[in-house]
Amino acid sequence: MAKELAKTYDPKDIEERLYEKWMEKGYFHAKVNPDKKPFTIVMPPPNVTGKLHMGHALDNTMQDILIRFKRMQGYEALWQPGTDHAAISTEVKVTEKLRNEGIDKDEIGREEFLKHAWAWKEEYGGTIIKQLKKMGSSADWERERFTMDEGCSKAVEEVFVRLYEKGYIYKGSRIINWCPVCQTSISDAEVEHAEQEGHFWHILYPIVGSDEYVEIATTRPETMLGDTAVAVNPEDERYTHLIGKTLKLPLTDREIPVVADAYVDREFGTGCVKITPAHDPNDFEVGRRHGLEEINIMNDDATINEKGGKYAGMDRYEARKAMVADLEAQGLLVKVEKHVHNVGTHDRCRTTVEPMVKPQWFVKMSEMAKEAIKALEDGKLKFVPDRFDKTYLRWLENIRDWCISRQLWWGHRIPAYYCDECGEVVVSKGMPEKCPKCGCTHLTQDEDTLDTWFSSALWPFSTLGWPDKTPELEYFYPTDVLVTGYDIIFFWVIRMVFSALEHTGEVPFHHVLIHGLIRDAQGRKMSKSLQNGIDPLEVIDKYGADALRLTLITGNAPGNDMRFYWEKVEASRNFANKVWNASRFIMMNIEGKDLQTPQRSHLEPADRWILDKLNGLIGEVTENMDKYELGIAVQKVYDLIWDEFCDWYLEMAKVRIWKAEADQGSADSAMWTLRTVLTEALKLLHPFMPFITEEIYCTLLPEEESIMIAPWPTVRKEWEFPLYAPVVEAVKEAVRGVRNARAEMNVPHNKKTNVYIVGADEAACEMYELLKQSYQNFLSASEIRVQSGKDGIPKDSVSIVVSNAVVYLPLDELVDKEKERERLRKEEERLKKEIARAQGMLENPNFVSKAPEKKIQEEKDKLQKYQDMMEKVKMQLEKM
RNA sequence: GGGAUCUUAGCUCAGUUGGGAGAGCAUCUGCCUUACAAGCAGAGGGUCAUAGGUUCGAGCCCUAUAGGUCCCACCA
Repeated sequence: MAKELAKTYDPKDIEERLYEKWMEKGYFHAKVNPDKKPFTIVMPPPNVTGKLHMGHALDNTMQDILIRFKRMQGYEALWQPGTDHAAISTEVKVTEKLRNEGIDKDEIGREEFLKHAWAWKEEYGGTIIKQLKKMGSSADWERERFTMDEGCSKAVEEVFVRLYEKGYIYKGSRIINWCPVCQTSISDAEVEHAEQEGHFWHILYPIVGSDEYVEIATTRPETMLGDTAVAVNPEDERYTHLIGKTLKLPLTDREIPVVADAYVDREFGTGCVKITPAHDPNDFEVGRRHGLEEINIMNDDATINEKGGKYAGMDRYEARKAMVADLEAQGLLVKVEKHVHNVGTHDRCRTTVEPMVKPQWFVKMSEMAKEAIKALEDGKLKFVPDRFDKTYLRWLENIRDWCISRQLWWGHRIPAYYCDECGEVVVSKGMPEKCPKCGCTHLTQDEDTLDTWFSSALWPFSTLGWPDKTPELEYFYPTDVLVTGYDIIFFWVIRMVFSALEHTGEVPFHHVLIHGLIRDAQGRKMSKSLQNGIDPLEVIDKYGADALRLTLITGNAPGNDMRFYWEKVEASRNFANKVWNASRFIMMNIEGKDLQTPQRSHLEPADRWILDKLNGLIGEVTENMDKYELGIAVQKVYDLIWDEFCDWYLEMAKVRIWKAEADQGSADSAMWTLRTVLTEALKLLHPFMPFITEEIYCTLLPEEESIMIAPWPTVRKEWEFPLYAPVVEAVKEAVRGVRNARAEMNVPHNKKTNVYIVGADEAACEMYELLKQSYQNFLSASEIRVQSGKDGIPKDSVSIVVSNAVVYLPLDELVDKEKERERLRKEEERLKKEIARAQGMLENPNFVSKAPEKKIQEEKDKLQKYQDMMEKVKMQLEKM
């Protein structure tokens, strides 16, 4: 450990070294400890193949702040980390890699592919974890988990079997979202709706046994190959006569019925809707109601299959073109309109989703959704900010069954087994030895795997050992807070909540702290395609992890997006530098001194003032942290350190230290106060900027092991000095007045003058006399005289009126009478406004009768003060 | 169509229970004052989107309007 701080702050010199120290000391590790209260956060598991982006950086910084805060407060703080197998994205990446090596996934088969996938995971799985460590993340890496490790897989199997036995998981042929590129089904949550310009084709369907036609309108003519009816609204008089009639389906040799269904909107289109149960979710419902045939006309890659006659083999869009042309040739195309409509796309690959009827596994949602809604309504679960309650509730209220099977290889294979002999379905943990129905010993496991979110839904408890009743589960669960972005409430938060309620009987966490997105400087989402992403590692490399963390937290309210600016990072780094240099100054001065805590009565006004400020800060910051107001909390620490401590207190203390020979006691109490305030402020800052605070803390207090394990500051009675705030504030007012006047008169910094302070009363004189040392450094004064009258003050002086004194600066030849008069007039103007404001309020009978007494007195005091000042300003003006 | 959210200094944003509008950056002026020029001191800059309402008092609460952003939704 360095004995003194390096001359300049360089994060590279300290960050890696300190992180290693923390790891070695095992500070991040949490264990079951009945003597302490637990505090738990589970880390949203990043994709195992992922790279750190700004979203991770923000998410993890927030969690680390909370964990470090609670750890310092004496909780057994567990931050449970891990990674997600990320089914589709990993499978796509591995497939691509293999393709580049000339290997075809389908040729090598499932087993061989999985070997490659695991190898990939081993190779790249550590990357993101290493990057999270660079952020300073104090997660318990000894407990790192993976959604496909043994324990998590066991939990998945357990849950699947339980839900199946309860009837909540079922297999069925229903309409699902199919991605023709990824060649798998996807859930509703993975479909992104995007507005697209399309067309509305009006097509004639001939009525059998008549020369008449029915005109339908469609945005997807190619699906007519799968039409099995045309529907009209039963109350639509225009078409009642058609109900029950049969139509000839053009381009095919099939005939289809006209059915009546209330789903049809009479106002929209022609009022006649073609029904394609196999390729449209609404039509599917209509089809089921009317017992219509479901004709799947597409292959898995969205080309037309053999049911499509001459169009078989064509891509869905080619087929559309060809069919429209044919319809036109047959005179069945009435018109084509432009039409903007919403198209569902796969959120991973942006391919237009094809609704298809396929046998898939589903989770029945109605019952579990009810419980999840209830948990929020009962207050067991709280969103921060609470406006996300609505997002959560609306989604759950409208939830449909969750399609959980995926036609992928990378993931948890569905624990369903089919008897080769009789086809019996057996769902069990592990392959059954024989078919319970026919006794056959040949069974085949379902080929599909589970949606990646099925396993992450169990993350808060599977990582703690569930379904086993481990001590960890007992102690750390339910977890305290989940930190995540609003974009994955549907995917993950909701699914964790209903899974936890179902399987553990408890909410998985009590609070959900929601954050927004980090956008680029223009406010655009950071994306690969725009190439506008900022790499957090680049920021760390240039400015340090502490600066990045501070940037991400400052000025950001929960749930709100924020823009990324390099200037902001620079400002954060500047603050780090400020802290660094102030600390260096303090250490230079107190080096080798044995500073004892001074008696309370020996503390000087400035000491009392800053200790009182610090005390207030401790209370406020702790409260803000408890309310997850991280941005507000860090802003307050920043302001106290820079404005109050560095710009005022430190400058006040200098003179006392310089004149130590004259008054050692005063110098000592100043040095003690400097050290004390710095130490406590560093603790408050530590969760936000862990590295720099650790480096300074350990250098300042060599006997201390780490700031990480230092107790979080608490409000102390002995630091309360409520009477001293106004005293020092009055001095600051005088100092500002002098600085202001000198600046306006263009007095150069090195031009020293005498300063005469005429106190408004005896108490004021005493105060200025007593605090002389504290403020003389600010005034560029050759000599300061505090007096009750105006004896000996040169005529050509600038006079500065403050609330409890008039300060005179004899500036001789420098005084520009005109300028001085102008300055006083400005002051007069300002006071006039203040007086008018206070008078206005006090003359309002409603205010006086209804406002609280305290408020009224405040206004009276102010009025008095301003009137006194006004009087003095007027006197000065008269004399000129 | 439903919902959420935003509109505050030139820019980006804070503003915790309603009680004299804040920060960072940018601009202007003066300073290398023995911790820090990644700094110090000073200055300018705002009818808090608009219109109503509640209140002694509104940036904050309520209603409406305008504009922006986002989410959800089966209108073929």
